[in-house]
Amino acid sequence: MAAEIDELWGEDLAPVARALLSSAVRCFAARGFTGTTTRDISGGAGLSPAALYVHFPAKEQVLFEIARRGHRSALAAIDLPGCADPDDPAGRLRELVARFVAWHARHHVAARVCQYELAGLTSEHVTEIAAIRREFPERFRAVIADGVEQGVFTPVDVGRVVRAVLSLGIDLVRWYRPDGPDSPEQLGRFYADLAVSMVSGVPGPAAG
Amino acid sequence: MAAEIDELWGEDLAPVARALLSSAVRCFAARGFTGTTTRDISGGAGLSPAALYVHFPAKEQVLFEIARRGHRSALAAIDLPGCADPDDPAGRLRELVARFVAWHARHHVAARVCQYELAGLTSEHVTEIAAIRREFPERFRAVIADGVEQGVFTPVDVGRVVRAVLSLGIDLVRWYRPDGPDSPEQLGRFYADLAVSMVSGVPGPAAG
Amino acid sequence: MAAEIDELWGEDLAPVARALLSSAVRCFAARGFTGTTTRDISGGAGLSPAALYVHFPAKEQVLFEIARRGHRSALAAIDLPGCADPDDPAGRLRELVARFVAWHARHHVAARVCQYELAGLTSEHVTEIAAIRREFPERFRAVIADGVEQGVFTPVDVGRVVRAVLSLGIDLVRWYRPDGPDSPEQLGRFYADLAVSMVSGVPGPAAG
Amino acid sequence: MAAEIDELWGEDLAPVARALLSSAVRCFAARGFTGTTTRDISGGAGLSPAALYVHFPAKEQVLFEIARRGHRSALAAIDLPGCADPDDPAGRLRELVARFVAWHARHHVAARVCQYELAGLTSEHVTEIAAIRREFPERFRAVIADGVEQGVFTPVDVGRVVRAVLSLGIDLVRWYRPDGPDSPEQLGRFYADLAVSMVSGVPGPAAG
DNA sequence: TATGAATGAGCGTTCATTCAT
DNA sequence: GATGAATGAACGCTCATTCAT
Repeated sequence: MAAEIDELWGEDLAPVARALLSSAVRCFAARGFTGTTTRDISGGAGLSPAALYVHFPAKEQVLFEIARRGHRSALAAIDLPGCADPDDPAGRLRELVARFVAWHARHHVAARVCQYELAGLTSEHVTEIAAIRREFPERFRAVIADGVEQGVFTPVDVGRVVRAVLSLGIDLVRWYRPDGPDSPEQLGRFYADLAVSMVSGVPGPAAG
Repeated sequence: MAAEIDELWGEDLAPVARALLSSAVRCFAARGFTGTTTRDISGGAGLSPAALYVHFPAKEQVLFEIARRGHRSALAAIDLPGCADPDDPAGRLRELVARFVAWHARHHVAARVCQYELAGLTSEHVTEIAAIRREFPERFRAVIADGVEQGVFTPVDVGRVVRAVLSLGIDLVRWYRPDGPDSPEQLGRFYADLAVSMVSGVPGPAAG
Repeated sequence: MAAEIDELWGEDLAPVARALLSSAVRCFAARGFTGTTTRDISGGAGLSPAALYVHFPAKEQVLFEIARRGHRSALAAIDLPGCADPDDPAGRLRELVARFVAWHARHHVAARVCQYELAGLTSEHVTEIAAIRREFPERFRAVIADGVEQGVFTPVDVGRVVRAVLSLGIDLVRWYRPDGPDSPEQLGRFYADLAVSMVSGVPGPAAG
Repeated sequence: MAAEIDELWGEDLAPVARALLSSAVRCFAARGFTGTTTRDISGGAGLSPAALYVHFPAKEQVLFEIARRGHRSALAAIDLPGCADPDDPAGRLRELVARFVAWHARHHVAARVCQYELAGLTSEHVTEIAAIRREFPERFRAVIADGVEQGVFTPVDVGRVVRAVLSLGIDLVRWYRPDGPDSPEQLGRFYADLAVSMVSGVPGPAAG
């Protein structure tokens, strides 16, 4: 069950450390970072309270590892070599949104931690995660700006549309359930269509 | 500063109780429910730690009051008598989205608590708040289903579109800043256009 | 109900002060001095928390008033002009024990406070109450020593017998219930007989 | 000092847990259950406030352990194989009273907690302790009823006499001091004689 | 006289973390 | 590597008491 969580940790970590991270993800997602005790985490991995400190120097470091590896995994997912024609902005946007959304749906538990629990990080670690996070709007901006430039997309406010598309992908971690009607890929395709519609319609009547 | 928060509390509460709720909103939004101490709340209102308990029986009740009054305020905001022509689904959808988004932007601090901190409630209170929350998708569903039925909107998957529109309005509490480029109303109009475009475009190629 | 408690307070106290003392007696007896809050006391008299301080300067003073008036009442009860023949030590002992026991049974709620809650007093007040308490063994000692001297009683160890008789009268506050089989007077007569038997039998085989 | 307290805890408890129980006994006896703080208990054992919770889940459980082990110890003390001739009710009563009294005198500090602080227990624990407590009057009733039946004792009201004998043994925890004139065994022998005299004298004149 | 609001001190308990084993 | 015991620093909450009204 919930094998998706374990996929996020690399082979560089000891199995026990990976089990602790997986337990922590489940705890943080369910009760939040401050609402989770170190006993919850180690207990969820079948270990004693002190065991956590054999593998991580502090609770905050556990969150940081989750955030770092989670964000890298998401970035890698959207940066996979694409199948779309580079000269087809709509196809590229569709692929990008589908991947972004599918990753968040598949990893909705870990993603909830990555999106909502960063306040538990030290400011140094926030900075480090923020550097990765900046890449996501960048990817969307590139594709959309391309399409607008080529005249394929409506001349939208790129920043606003990027925010909207990101919101669709992120907010689903709040409500997505794997036993619901949509698989991660189905939801990805649906949101991909919505994204394209956002840059295809006639511009709205003087928004702003 | 942050006078929007105080707007949420009715005249039935003593001024000190309102000040405590406002302080609690700021604390919960910044550090989460479990990350906030009762001393934070009372201190934020310029009171001693024990003062909180003169006005509220427990920290959880403070959260509940915020959630209850916050949700009611949001519902009242979208249920205001409309200016849109009842026979114009697009106009009605635009108005509904604009109001929903503008409320969340204007009250982004309190809204963050209403959207992300409900895990701190007792299960009884969760049930009570959930009853109010169910009204929001209902409002969107009614308008969109109407438009689809009348043939004005594309025959979209209503449930999915409702989720997407709600996500746009909700996720903005994560990133909206009042000193950013958009006023609550501007953002509302922009998202209203996006919502209309979601139900107006040609249906995507076999999504799902 | 429990009108016996009200009998203990003199006319010198305002009715509200008497009601507070009665409430305090019930609370202290049920939950102990430290286990009782000032809110319990004032609430039990139908008053607000602050009302207690209109009539008493502190919670400890309430206990002190109870202890002082309670002990004086008990002493007055055994010091009532006697009906027994002064030359009949057995009759005098019987009367003394009967009165002591009956008072403790009738006032078992207040007596529980007087016997078990004195640790809540300041040391000054302990001294003051101890002065009254010394009178009780004194009364018993006088009668028993008299009987022994006159050769009417067995030559018992007076101090030990006094302790035993006091114990009988005091310990009943732990278990006496007014709806039990014995009225205060019946119990008094029974214990009076026991006391007489203690000083009448053949001395035990080398006790001590 | 006060090595008698430590005798009450079995070998099944860790030494630190036993030290905490001993400290708690001293605190509860001196200041009552509600008057004792958990810091008093752990501090009395030379430990930090949090240490108590390594060994006991709550302050109430500490009281319960004391009450359970104390009552069992007292019951075991009177249930020791007897030296008295089974056909000699007076001898058996003497032995029973002597043991009951000596236990309470020797363990007067713990006994004070067992006799006066049970109000601090949860109702479940009260029930559990009450089941043990019922055995004590049962033991006395058996012997006295036996003597009355055999015609060796005066035909007394057995229930009343049992109450009186128990009161002698219990009330001494209120006043007994080990540096007083009587050793626990001396006091036991004296009270044994008193008990026998209670069932040996001529019945009092119409008590009740 | 009576009270609602307020508070400093403290209570039972929890928690992240340490350390000897 | 793993743990049971221990702890300093809180935390949510309560309490005796005060005071303006």
